[in-house]
Amino acid sequence: MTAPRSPAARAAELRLRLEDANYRYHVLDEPNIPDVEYDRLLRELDELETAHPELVTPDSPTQRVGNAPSAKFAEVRHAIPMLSLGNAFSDGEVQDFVRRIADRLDRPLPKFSAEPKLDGLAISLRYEHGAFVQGATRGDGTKGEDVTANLRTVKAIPLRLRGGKDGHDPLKLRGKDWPAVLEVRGEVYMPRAAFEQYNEHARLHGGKVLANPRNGAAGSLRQLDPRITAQRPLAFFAYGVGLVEGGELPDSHSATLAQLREWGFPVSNLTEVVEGADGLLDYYRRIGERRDALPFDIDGVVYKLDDFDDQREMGFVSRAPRWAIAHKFPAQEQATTVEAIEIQIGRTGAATPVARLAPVQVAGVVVTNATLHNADQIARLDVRVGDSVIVRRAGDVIPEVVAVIAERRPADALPWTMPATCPVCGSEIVREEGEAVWRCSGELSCPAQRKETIRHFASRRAMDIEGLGDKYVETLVDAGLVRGVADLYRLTRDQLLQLKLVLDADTPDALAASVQPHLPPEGSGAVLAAIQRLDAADEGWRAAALAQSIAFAWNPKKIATKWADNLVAAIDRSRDAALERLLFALGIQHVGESTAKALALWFGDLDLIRRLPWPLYKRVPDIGGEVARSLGHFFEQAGNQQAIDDLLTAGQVRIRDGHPPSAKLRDGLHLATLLVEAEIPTITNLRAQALTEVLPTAAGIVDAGPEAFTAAGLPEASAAALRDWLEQPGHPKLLLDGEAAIASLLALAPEADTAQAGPLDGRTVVLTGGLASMSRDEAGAKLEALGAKVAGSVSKKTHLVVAGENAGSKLAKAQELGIEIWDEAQLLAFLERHA
DNA sequence: TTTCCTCGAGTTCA
DNA sequence: CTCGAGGAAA
Repeated sequence: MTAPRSPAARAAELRLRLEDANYRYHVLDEPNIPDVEYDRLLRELDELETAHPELVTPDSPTQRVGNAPSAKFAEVRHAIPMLSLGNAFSDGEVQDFVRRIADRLDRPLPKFSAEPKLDGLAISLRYEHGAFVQGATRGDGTKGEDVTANLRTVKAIPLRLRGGKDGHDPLKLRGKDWPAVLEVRGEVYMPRAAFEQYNEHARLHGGKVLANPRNGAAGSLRQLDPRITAQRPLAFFAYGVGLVEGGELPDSHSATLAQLREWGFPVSNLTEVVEGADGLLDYYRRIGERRDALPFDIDGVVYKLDDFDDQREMGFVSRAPRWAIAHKFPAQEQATTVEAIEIQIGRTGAATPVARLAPVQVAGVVVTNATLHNADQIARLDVRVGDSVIVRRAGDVIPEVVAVIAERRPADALPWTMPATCPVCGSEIVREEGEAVWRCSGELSCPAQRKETIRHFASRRAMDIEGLGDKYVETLVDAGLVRGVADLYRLTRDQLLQLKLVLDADTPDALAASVQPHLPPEGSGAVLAAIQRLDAADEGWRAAALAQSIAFAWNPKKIATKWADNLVAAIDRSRDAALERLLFALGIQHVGESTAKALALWFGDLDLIRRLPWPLYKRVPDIGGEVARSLGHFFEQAGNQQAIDDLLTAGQVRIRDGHPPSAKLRDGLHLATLLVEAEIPTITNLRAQALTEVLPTAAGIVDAGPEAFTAAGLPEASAAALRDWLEQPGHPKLLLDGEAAIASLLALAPEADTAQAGPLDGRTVVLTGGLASMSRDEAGAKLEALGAKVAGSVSKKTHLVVAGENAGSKLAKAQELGIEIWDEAQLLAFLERHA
């Protein structure tokens, strides 16, 4: 700084510097000083003003912090009404709009200014002699609310216009003289990143979470306490002017926006001047493509006839201009009502509440269902049946309930609670201590769980029975043809044909109609009567069987059998299964694809796996107590063992790729390990080793008393704990069986692994986006064959990311972490080299 | 014990 | 794709 000056001069200089920094940050998007520097200058100005209160001006940057709350908002009458715009939802409507204008102006290609339509709150800002004096909401267009104090806190809104005629301009700011009175119209909004950040903070500190950026902006502006508004991350874009007195504006909309920008207002840099309907539609498409990537929410684009003379010529219809229109995108959010909250029972019994919604168009599709995740989520949102809610289907595909519109709640709506019993089987619904999910306790006696189990078994990633969709599983189970997975392998072609008839015709009349063409003309009446009778007796299944067998006996060729043939063939194909697929298909809790693969790799053999004492599963990396117990629990059930036997014998399921246990399994595999893995209280690694040196066999330990344990080096309390443990039913057997299993594992496992090193050994690879030459699964399998570990998400431990078409967040994360990234060509070249 | 990373499970619609 | 929770490392 130069020589000391009067406080007044210094204050003026500080204000200019702060205003300039603000302008560069919010309008030009080219910050010229760091945040800390800005804060320092602001603090200096604040101190100066505190020392010399007479220097404080209403447009000083220090006045943005917000003053004491007001009781309510005053009414403001807009000198020039804030108009609403007509809407266009289709190309056709836009073409009509342009045609009307072209006809009236008698010009084929009128010029338009096109800009994004921000999803925020329209406001009007009044400047007198360059100073911001009043800001108002749009209200009904004629009268709004005075929110000046709140708008003052929005840093993107200039408190004083740049340029000007009073000559106090040491920084030589550019700009034209502004009118004596100027009203600027624009949109206050909350940038997405700021919204996320704000909510993150609110969640951590128990504050109020905002439903979406738009509500955030609207709610913030309507705060009676401007100090609260000051904390909200609001921004602003100018898009027009209202009253202008004592000055001139350019003669077109685009030039006016450029002028506003010079005066210090943020103006969207997506604004363009385009010609004719094609120009507009092209603009719409280009903005639409960028929509998700923009830093703020938009709900469409706005087209305005650029030339003001043209605008005047077009005039108005009622309250909307004929020279402008809003072209809306399909809404990403919609309001709808909750018609019911139903419970879905998953494969594991998880009871998931799902909201049945009155159908609404959201982002181009009709949404009728939205998951509510769990009871906690419902409680957090306080969703009730009958509520009006906001549904979103944003960047991701899956609709979610964002918020409840509290004002529209019916008076009699009751808080929702999880039902006590399963809606399908009537078993109790319970929640494990510390878990978020409630589960139906019915297990396989619950038809819902049985169906899900079978569906899972047949799914693509499991046994891959093509053609066995949800509906067929449902009907097969309901008909009693399939009770367990092994029954699938007993299905005959005839049974499937019967099933098909039931599925295709769910009323007796439809059933009769579908078989009639196949029936012998002379017996047709009698057969149809029989079907009706059986159906009336609620024996629809028998009716279908009867109809099918008669029809088929009469006319075997004409009944469509291809579907049944295909399904029988698909079931047959699945008999030849890899061990890991079968393990996954069994649907053991906590055992997904990855765990199933690891089990297959380490133990190699189903007979071994299904009889293993549970602590030994923990020898596999990534399998801990919880998963091991779950495996043990599954194989303990006689029904499950029976089902496996059934699959292998009656079902003729053959397992491919049997191999000996992994050599790595040998490491540290002895009785002491077993004692530790069995999670016996107080038995640590060291103690177990000391113990097994004195008592080297399971039988010895089972028979020994506490004295023997203390003699073997255990502290007294530990010896007692071990004895207690051994008193529990099943525990001695666990030790004895475990010892036997260890012996056989050691006998079966080879001394050293013979697998040779692949080029990607020990490397973690993540695949994202779509590949043209193969599916992600295929690519993953090829990479695994070369020794890579294919993971699902990017982290610090990832070595390589292969990004295909339309890669999303994972690619971004990889770039952020500086991880090596390949495109498809590089992947193919690599696979080629190592084929 | 805390923190980070994976895996499992559940979900919507064309 | 997201959430919750299991597993392992720090």
